Amino acid sequence: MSKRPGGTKKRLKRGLWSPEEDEKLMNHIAKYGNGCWSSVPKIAGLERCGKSCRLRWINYLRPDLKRGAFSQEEEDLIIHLHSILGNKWSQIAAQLPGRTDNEVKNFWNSFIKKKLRQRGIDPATHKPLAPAAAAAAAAPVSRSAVFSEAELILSSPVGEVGQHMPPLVSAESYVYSRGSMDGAAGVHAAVGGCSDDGSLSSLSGYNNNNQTADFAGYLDADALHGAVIPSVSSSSTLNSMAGVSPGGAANANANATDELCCNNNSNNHHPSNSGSGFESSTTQSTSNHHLPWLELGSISSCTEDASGAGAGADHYGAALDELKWSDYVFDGGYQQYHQQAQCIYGDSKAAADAAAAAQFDAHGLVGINWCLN
DNA sequence: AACTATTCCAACCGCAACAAA
DNA sequence: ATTTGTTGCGGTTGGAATAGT
Repeated sequence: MSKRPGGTKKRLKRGLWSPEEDEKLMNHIAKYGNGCWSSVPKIAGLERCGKSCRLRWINYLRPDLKRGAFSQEEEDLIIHLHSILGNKWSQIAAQLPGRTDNEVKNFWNSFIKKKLRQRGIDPATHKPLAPAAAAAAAAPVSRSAVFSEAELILSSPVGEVGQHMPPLVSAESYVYSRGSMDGAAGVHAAVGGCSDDGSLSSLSGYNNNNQTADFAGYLDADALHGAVIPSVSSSSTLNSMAGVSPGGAANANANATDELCCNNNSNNHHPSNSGSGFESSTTQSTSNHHLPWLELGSISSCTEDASGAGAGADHYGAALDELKWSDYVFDGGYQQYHQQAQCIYGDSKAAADAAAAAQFDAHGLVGINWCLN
């Protein structure tokens, strides 16, 4: 699959990765950790550019990737987040454990977009299409999960919304309502920092990486205390996985990751099983709530306690426990690398890399950290 | 069975941001 | 202050898989 002729001096391979190349890359990362991508091809003996290696790792090889179909909850969340964030795929993916920005983007472009149009909703604006266009686009849909805008706004459970969880807002309604909100409004106030480009810019700030902390704040900045559900789309994700957030967030993440480290009883690694991982786990937790992270917000916000950080963190950890991260491991030879889950490190990138290295170390592989340049 | 059209998704590209030299 | 290298992000592309004829 040669997309474009390469003009580099040494012809680099392009297109799909072979199993052999995957193995080389995996072996390299097992040995040195991930990072310093420019040197990876040389050391690993790959005829690829570092960028390609990085992408392959992030989007496909990483052991904590969740594979298989998107669950209804994920779909709902993507739609909602897109209504607020727009095409900020990395930020959206940051709220979807085990999903990459590329995966979310593809899912959006290939599935959700179409579905929204069928429901007469403009995927770009999340507003109803013009009547004629809507009628033309109207078609029976298989399930009720494609929302009208109002449904989008109120995708959290009845009761919880009214009591503890302010209704989620569409980008549009948020923009126009933000001025009237104050701190008491919780989520609304938190969301009030939307930047001009549609991203959320001044939310909790608990995490040293805004793009992941932002929406945690949106969900309920006070309640979540910066606890961010990690994605796999970037190293910043690992930051949050590693518990780099100051204050209460550290505890939250510590609890969460602690749980993760102990959760090794995955019983479903098959990527074709759409019910694995996230979906099945949320099923477990949906006796009370719709979306686990919304649940977190609502639960901890119930405490209304200045020391709620701990409570929120506990809930967060417990909920993450239910997420069964070990389910994200996909089958095949790489599973061996990840039956130990994430561990906790205290510092952003180094932590992320150390975490990655530690995974391999746990299996008797050399856990040397990388990038000594 | 053969061909064509469509869909899905892995991978690539260009750009921006950031850090180090 | 400037240059260089690295990383991350979003948009786009093209091939494989699938559906339709």
